[in-house]
Amino acid sequence: MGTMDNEPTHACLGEQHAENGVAVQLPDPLVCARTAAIFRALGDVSRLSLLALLAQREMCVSELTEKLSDNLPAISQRLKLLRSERIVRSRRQGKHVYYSLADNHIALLISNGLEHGSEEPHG
Amino acid sequence: MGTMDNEPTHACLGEQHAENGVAVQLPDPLVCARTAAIFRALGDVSRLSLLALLAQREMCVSELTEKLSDNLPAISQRLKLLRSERIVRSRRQGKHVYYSLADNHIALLISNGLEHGSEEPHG
DNA sequence: AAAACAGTTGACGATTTCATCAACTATCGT
DNA sequence: ACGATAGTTGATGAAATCGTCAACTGTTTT
Repeated sequence: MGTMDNEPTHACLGEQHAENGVAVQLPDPLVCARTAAIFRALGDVSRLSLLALLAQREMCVSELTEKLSDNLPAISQRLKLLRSERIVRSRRQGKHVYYSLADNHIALLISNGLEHGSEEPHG
Repeated sequence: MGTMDNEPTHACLGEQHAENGVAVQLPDPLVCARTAAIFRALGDVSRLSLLALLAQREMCVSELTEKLSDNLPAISQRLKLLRSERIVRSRRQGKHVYYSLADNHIALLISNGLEHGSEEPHG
């Protein structure tokens, strides 16, 4: 912390971008990979619509199919992917399989995302 | 359209399925589209790593290039996509273009995601 | 004005992702 | 046991995505 002249905005001054203050830390590649996988899973309109329903309450596959006006195998494929990312959990009851969001954290992520998406005017 | 028959085509548990209380509301397709686009943009390891750096502070393209040990056009392409989704904003200063997260909401979304990604053991 | 530096862009090929369909498993009703 | 209902799965083809590279713009320096 010398008594150097401080640039107004941090600078890629003179030669290198010299860490004026705290060093930035590179994100852990494994954490990034895992997180990106989750975001990727949420980043599809049909899957996100499905999750927006599950954010309201637990539902079985056929109800999801009905509400989303889609065919059952399509919904099941999406659920399979979401399950593989531990975004949803399933529970069988008789002939039906009920799905719900895996945890509260995911629920928050989804509702925060939707909130943002509804605020932004889309470009 | 003969006799009015609004029964769902399947009964599930005879009552479970039949809106026990509040009806679920279908998500707005436009909101879903916009939100999914954002999640999709976050759902890539190289972009997310980049954003994890920008979450710490504003940086110019060449600094990002340096920190991420990548080539400049690659970084610039990613930033272009992130800009088109209004996830980052840019500001030119001399020869350099500085990037930062577009708003606080995005910053929270990213840090929440990373937090989740670091908690989960990946299966 | 020219060279050098910082960054952007469009295009192309390689990979990934997505929807669809047929065939499969699982549970219930009779 | 048989058929009907509920859901899963693997394969296939079509579409979107990502990295790379050459060529471009914009800014500073000499």
